Amino acid sequence: MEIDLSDAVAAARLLIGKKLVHDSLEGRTAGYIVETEAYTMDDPASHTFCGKTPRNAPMFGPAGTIYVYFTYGMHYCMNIVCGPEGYGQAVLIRALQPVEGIRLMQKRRSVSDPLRLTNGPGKLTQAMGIHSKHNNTNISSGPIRLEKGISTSKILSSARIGITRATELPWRFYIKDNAFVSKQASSRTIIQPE
DNA sequence: TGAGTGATTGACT
DNA sequence: GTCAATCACTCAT
Repeated sequence: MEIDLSDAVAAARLLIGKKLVHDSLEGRTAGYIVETEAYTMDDPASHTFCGKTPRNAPMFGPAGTIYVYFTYGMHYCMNIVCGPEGYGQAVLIRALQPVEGIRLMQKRRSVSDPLRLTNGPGKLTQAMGIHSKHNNTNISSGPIRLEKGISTSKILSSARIGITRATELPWRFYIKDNAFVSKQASSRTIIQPE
């Protein structure tokens, strides 16, 4: 799966519709990416804004590195690192549309409603079985990969969610009207020209 | 060494 | 609508 990860904001848009696959010992789970957010080093909301630390070091790795971090004491979030090595930008995967291994996702999440399996950054990592041991692995060599997905023209952007800094940047991308997006369109939504 | 914070979620009012 | 859960990290003693 070739994808241009040289720029996080552009990559966040390119990743919409791609298929995220995880082959684990329990089985395979996969889903289409329906919502992403971009974070760069110039971005006050990014973990890398204040420089490199042991926690965010994977974000300074080569493009395609997977950065999994633990937050709020109980949730993992998954990012795909972008840009040149040493720069520190990434795309947060916020929501998926389940495609394969839905029964395994339901078991991992203890939830049966497919709409609620992967419609949030903490939910999708749980459903896909992604946690800290996958931190600093790479999408081209590890058990987590990207595959060709669906093409969609209905991509919107909006302000990002759940952050307190740089909330004005429209660096959240999602598929219009998709039922698996974590939060539906707000009044700040902007339509992206093709 | 300890307080404050957070790219969240789910339970409860 | 509010709020607790709970931990890695940062920053200030």
